[in-house]
Amino acid sequence: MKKKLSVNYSETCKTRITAIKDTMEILSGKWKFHILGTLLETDRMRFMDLLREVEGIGSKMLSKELQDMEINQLVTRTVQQTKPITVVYEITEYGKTLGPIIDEIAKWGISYRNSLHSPQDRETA
Amino acid sequence: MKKKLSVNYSETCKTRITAIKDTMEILSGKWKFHILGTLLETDRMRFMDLLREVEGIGSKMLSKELQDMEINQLVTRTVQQTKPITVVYEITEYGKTLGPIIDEIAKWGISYRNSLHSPQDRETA
DNA sequence: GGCATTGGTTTCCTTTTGGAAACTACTTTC
DNA sequence: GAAAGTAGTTTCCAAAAGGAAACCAATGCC
Repeated sequence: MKKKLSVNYSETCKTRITAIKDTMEILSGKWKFHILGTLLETDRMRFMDLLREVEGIGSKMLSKELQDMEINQLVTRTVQQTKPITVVYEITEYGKTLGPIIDEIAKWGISYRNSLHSPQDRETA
Repeated sequence: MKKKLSVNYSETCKTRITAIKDTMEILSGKWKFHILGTLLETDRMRFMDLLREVEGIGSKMLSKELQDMEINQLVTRTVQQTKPITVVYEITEYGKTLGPIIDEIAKWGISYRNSLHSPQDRETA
């Protein structure tokens, strides 16, 4: 009997890998988690406020990332007929379903920072 | 009183945003989630098996991503003195702490797929 | 000897990503 | 009327990411 070249990989695994790919494609780029993290905290923000809040981003990137996320129904864009026109972005209910992911990522990042100070935490699990 | 230009953003939020940045920097690139997802299922795999299992990746990328993750103590590399030398990669205990993130991402991706078939799921939350 | 397999590295190239700065257009304020 | 704030778009460019293919050294198989 010939040795199998590919590891026996169950359907469940393939589905899981596809799911990971899907999610990461939607959340690709340097800024989406950052923007979403901000919007999850504040609910609604204007363009210029996001520009100031998301440290380091430029208007081109912010605009592009917001458009991407609007297409994927993660955020909504609403033009307000105020004196100088303002636009508010808010996270959708659907976007809020990303909350648990963002929470886990933030949680891990925090414990990562702590482990930098006491690296043995990382070695013992 | 002058209107504040920057939104009142708490220390907690900044810590959170920094944490998100940290995590995503470590997990940057097209393949890390994919590789980790695979290693989390199988525990240990040889280089060539990963090359076959992680669909689409080339040896250069796989090698680079594994090195990155080894530096960050997410995986270990062990050379086995077999006839043709073999190298096994396994996820560390520390790497396994990424499990919850990967799980949430996979979960979201799966429900995303489902919502493609019945989009009203996405509109009603 | 010749081919395959192991685990990579190296080179070359293309695509993608991202940033800075300028520009638009409209309105309000001084 | 000039300046500043609103929300972007456009252009131009640099850097990073990623892929294909060739190559390497060692060993086993027939």
